[in-house]
Amino acid sequence: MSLPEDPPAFRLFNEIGIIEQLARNRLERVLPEGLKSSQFGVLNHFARLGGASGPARLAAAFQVTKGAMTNTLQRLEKRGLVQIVADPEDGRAKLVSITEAGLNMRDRCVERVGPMIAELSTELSDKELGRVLPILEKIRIYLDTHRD
Amino acid sequence: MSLPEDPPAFRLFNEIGIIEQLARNRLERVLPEGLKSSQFGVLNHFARLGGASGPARLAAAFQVTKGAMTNTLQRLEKRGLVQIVADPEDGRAKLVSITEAGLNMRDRCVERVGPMIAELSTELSDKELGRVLPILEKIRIYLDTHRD
DNA sequence: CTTGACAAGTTCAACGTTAAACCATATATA
DNA sequence: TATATATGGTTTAACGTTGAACTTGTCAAG
Repeated sequence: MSLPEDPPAFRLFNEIGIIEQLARNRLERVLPEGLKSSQFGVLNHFARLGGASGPARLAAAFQVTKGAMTNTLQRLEKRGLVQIVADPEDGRAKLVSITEAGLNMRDRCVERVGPMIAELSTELSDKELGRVLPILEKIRIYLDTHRD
Repeated sequence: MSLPEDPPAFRLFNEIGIIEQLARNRLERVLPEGLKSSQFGVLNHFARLGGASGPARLAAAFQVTKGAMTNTLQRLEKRGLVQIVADPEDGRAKLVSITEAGLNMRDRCVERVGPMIAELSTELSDKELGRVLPILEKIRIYLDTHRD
């Protein structure tokens, strides 16, 4: 005799919710100087892609409200990890870019996160990861484009 | 020439983070009377499993701090959706159970969430779901048991 | 031009969560 | 029995996010 189970899609979101909480928690415990996962996300974005971008585009990229991104960027700027200047071509816009200190900080973060990732990789094969990632991307894109 | 990509495990948590945000957002937009996903989770738990349970066990089940669960339960109790009584066998403990009103509310929630799930199921086959779920469970269990 | 709609960004209150301190009760150990 | 340790639960401050209101600047249509 088995327990009544939630439908698979339900369980999917349940798992995702719990994993997100646990993962963010672990991440923020190893990040230096109380850096938050949202702030690390922005640093990482610029470290990988370079260039400059406005708060609005960043907010869209991270699926977060403009208000949240304003908060994140202000904290990063106070620490000198990003630079924010007015966009010369658009009076409304601003241009955010990463600083040297930001790049250094990002490297320090990656150093600390690396072992965590490696540790998990012993449990999770690349094959399994390869199976999961495309499906999650599909779900994310679906949710993103069908948002009303 | 390709862009520098994050390692797969990184991308995994990125996707999970974004999906969690989008999914919770959608869920809470269809839930009646401003019910939150955490509150719905508790109602759903009791509707499926029945019985009674204490705040500490619930907090562990949902991977949330005791304080957060206290908050959730207090709000549910104020609405008459759960009942909270002292545990006769343990002077510290309380016993939480769902009420008739809580069951009705839960049914109303499921009614509204159903179409959302169905909609997504057209994009996502059960086969794909079946592939993802066990792996996510593995990740969740790993994170949960290696929490230090 | 001028007007109306839209986009970029900020601010503010409300809310849920965490972490830590705290009280009360159980339970194990000496 | 007495003491120490662990567990159940609540409270508080701090924090990040949302949603909505608001300001400022852009751009196209009249």
